[in-house]
Amino acid sequence: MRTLKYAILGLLNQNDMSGYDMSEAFGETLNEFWHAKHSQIYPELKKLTDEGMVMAEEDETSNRSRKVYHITNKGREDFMAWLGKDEDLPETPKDIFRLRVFFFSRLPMDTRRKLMDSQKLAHELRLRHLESNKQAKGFNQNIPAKDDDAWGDYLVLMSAIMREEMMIDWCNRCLELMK
Amino acid sequence: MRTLKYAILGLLNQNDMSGYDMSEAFGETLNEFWHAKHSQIYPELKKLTDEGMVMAEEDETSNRSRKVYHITNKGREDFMAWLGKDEDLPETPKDIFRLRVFFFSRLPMDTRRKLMDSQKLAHELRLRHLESNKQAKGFNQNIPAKDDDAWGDYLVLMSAIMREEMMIDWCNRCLELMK
DNA sequence: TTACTCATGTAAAGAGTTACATGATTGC
DNA sequence: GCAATCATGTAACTCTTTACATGAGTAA
Repeated sequence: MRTLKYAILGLLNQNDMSGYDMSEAFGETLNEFWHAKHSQIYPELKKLTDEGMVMAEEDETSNRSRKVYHITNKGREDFMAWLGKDEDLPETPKDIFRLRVFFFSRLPMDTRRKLMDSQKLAHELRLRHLESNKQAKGFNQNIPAKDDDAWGDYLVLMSAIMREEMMIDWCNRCLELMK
Repeated sequence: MRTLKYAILGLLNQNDMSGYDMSEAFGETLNEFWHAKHSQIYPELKKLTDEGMVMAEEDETSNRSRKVYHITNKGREDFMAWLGKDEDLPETPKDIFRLRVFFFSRLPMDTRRKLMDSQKLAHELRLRHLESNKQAKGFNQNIPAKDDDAWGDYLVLMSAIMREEMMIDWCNRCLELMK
């Protein structure tokens, strides 16, 4: 499926950037739903260059040695074809914690509670982090325009917040049942 | 991390079963949060046998040639140590659709709407499927006892339902914003 | 000068999917 | 007889992570 390819092309379709910049993008906004290590990004950029999807040039403005990539017309066409394509839902993503919960009946009640409390706390921290991101991006004041690149960012951030709220809600219900 | 190992040990800790039975378990209840193809299960069972975690015997009661596995004491100890261990939250799982939404501003509005409608429908179908599972397992009538293996099944099914409801909710909010 | 960040790469191993391959049993 | 299901396995490939490796600039 080469999804990383499209994640990279999508970023380059918004702005020219280096492999390092992409690692950072995958560590910030996009992080909630996609990520990749630099050891995966650099080889993929090389491959995309060979395929004529992107082009690199040395960044002369920087005093560090960095390669800035930009998307080609071919790359843009390929990306846009992918972007508008309606795909089947993939299998639900794997979740180690919920796998653990599936086997919970074998644990003493206080251990179950401890694990569930810890899980809840972790999601609360994540939620707070997302809320502060939302604040920092000004999404609390105004929603981005529909043709602004930040619009997708907004929807995805909203989704991440809803997911964390749901997880906390579930933890609470489970803790209720453990009383 | 060898999570598949623990998924298998967990299943064998509940009941003796064959590799084929495990594929089926991964396709039913557990499917919402873990799954594996037979091509991954059989080699793992072989490895676990070599490690002394499980033991196989020919099923004489069946007129088909099947190997039934059971967990050893060593396997059970290893599984229980894993089960009670509090691990850090992993990175959020990748989600192709939300990656797509991140780049939505580049698509015409009717395409965005079409993709979002289709996504919503897919989650509605999944939710209905989960609700009928819940009904079939009798979880609407009574909640399993805390020491029953079905207890974990119940919590995990509840979580899957909440996830699908959240996704539908998010789709609705996005569609609202696209008006 | 030392630690940190920026910046780019490769190698090896592990996890997971798809395809290849076989054979017996059951129900129509 | 034929299709579907039961049942087990291997091979090749893709995707992802961890570890190895290097070097230059920046700030204390």
